[in-house]
Amino acid sequence: MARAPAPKAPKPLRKAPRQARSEATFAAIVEAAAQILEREGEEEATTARIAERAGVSIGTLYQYFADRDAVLAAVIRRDRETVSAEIARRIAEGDPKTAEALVRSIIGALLAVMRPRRRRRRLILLGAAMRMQSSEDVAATIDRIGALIASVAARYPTEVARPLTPVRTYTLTRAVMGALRAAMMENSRVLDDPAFEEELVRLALAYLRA
Amino acid sequence: MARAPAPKAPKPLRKAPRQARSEATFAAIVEAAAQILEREGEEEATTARIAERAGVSIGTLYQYFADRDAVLAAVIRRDRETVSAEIARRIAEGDPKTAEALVRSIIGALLAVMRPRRRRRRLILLGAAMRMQSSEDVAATIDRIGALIASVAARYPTEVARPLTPVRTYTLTRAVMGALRAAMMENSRVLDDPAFEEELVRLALAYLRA
Amino acid sequence: MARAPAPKAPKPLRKAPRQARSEATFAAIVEAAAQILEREGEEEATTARIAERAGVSIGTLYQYFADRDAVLAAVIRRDRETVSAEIARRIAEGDPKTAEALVRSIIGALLAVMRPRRRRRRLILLGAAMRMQSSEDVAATIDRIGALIASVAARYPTEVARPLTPVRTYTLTRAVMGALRAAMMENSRVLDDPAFEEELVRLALAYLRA
Amino acid sequence: MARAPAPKAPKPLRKAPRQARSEATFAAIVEAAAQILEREGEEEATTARIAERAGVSIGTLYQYFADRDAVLAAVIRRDRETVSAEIARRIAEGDPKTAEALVRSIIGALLAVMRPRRRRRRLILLGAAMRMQSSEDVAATIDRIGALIASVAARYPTEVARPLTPVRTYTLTRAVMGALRAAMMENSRVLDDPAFEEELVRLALAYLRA
DNA sequence: CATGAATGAGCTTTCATTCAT
DNA sequence: TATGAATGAAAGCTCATTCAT
Repeated sequence: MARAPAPKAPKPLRKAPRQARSEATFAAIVEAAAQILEREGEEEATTARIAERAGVSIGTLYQYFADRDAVLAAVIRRDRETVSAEIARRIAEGDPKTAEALVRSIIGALLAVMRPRRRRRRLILLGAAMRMQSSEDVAATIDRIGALIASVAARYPTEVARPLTPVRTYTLTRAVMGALRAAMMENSRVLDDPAFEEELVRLALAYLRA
Repeated sequence: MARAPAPKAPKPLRKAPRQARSEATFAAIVEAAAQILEREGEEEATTARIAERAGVSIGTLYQYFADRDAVLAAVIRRDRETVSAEIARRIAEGDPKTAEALVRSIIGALLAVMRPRRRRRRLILLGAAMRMQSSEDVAATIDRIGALIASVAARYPTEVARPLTPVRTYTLTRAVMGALRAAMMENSRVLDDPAFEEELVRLALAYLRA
Repeated sequence: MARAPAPKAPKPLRKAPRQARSEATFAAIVEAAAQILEREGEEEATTARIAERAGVSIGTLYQYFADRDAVLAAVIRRDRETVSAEIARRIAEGDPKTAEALVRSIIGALLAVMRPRRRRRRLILLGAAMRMQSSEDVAATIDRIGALIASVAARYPTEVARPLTPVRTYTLTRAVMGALRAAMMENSRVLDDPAFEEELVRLALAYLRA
Repeated sequence: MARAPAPKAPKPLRKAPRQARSEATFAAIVEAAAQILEREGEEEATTARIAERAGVSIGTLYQYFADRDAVLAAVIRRDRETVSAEIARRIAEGDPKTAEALVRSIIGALLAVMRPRRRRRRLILLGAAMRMQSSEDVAATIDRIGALIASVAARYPTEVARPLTPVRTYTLTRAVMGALRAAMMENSRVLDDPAFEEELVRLALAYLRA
């Protein structure tokens, strides 16, 4: 396996899927890769296996993706987009009016989207993501949540003790995400324990008010 | 590369290194692997390169380790032991008398041992560790710290608002470790910012007192 | 790449290009192939790249050529025809009246047509030509020049010492062409040196008179 | 086949063959490659076929050669060395005392070593050599012969009409080699015709005396 | 006639592992 | 015990070619 030792600049897709058939093929490949990654691990996600499960030939796979990593990158991207959209949807739906309500919304949303993506998949996707320069992307995603918190918190100054400096926002977002990530990685039972959710909320609020 | 498709049950070492020479060879191999892993990435850590840098033949390597993963596992174990020992040493040295002092000791120790092990290495070791079912070990290590906090906190009940249930300990330890881990992974500048250390302490104390 | 392992009997063209549009398409494909061959080398001359540069689909290419080698063969043929025509034109133009004048005409013409086709292209076309049994064709082309020399030389018997037997004609033509070919292959500076042209003429005349 | 589009800088050998066994393996691979090249053409000379015919595994081949082209380069080098040595041997043996005797020696030697290497092999080796920047090497080899002629001719000034300038030497050597090469490429019967050898000598002498 | 998505045989190369010396 | 030459399964990827639309 001649994979990127140093993080690779992601190659562009071979061809933009234009026609309906193309789009379906593209999606089938991404889905196949996601399934194998999730169920069998990264080592098993060979280009041959992915193509086979997608029901296309290996040549077709390479007509849509420049190389193996491009396929994995597409899976990661799709996953991230799904999660982001879900979080945004839930927050919009809840329309939180206080810092506490916002924190509850976000943490609830995070737990909700992550619960079904237990250990194996996350673990693998994270590992793959790491190899690909993309921890910056991950950070950016988290920072967007941080900005959200900061902006809303600004509207409820009474609930925030000290000003939300960048370092404080960083600490807060990474602490919450880190606890969630650990629970996923360890496939911990706490993921399904309402008390865990409650404690995460308390943690965030206690810190905001400290 | 026929590497662990499904998580492997770790094979036992080929031989327990008894004699002095054996022990030195064993250590040389682990050190060589650690260096390559850290400086050049996992892809470069082939058995041949490891043996070469260790100054032994490939055959000798296989006399000390059952397979390639056994070498990586040894590196991970050595790394973890180093970190644990360092933390214990610092706490004993500081002999903290309050929950706050304890928290400061632990967080200070964690930052101190992690700062020099920036992104590259961590990332790689974590990735390798993941592939090897060993996140249980990681969890165990963190839980030992949790137990430490719980036991010491029990001695200063006035500083802890609500009882330190397992879920609370879990949340606390994973939040702090997660924030640290994220800073490392993102190779964030906050790692060197004293304000970050201060905020981590505040986070822990705020939560304990909440 | 399932290219000619044993020299292939050249497949006939799929269709004789009759109509104007067809002819233009055919020519566009040959021209595209020639350009890629010349500028980027044989490796780059894939059917896909050729079709793309020709502005047709890969399917269309296969409607005009039986296979990839048929395209290359067409390029080689076109190239040879161009060279032959140019030489004939120059000789007719000069209307040489002595053996020396004829030799000068031919050598001047050869140098003139070859100068712009330096190393890269020649090398590639020759390599491709070799693979295709076609050195017979090359020989035939050269022999035509030989016949030309023999016939004209027959008109100036006083300038030729010994009778121009087939072996002598063979030696003469191959020596001159070989020197030219070498200069091209080595991309030698002598190609632009008038002294080289003069020496080739001397070589031919000295041999004819010996 | 991802072969060198632009001429490649030849990679060094993987390991210098030290031990007797190694040397035998190395030689077996080169010999196997030479045979396949000669009998079946370059397309058939895949790494797998070469290793198979050499009676070693594909892995072993790659322990001695950095890549496929390195194997072909070794074949070419071996071939060239064989030819050079043979020519040198024959000249030394004949100990020519006149320019004519020297010319006869050289041309005789060239014909003798080339006769058994007819078309196929030459053709293929030349094609392969071209792809590898090595026409400079070929030129260098020929130039060594040129230098030989020049130096010896300097000793017999009466036999040389005009001074042997670089351009003249170039013209002479390339013309003779070119005629020989053509005969090989075309697999011409003249190769076995003593008259051809005689005419080549005449050509060279006539030119030297012109 | 033109298109281009799909095909898949087959290539080069890597590297963990074995075992005769 | 140490060595390192040899192994070979298996991976990523290319590209000539076909054929349904």
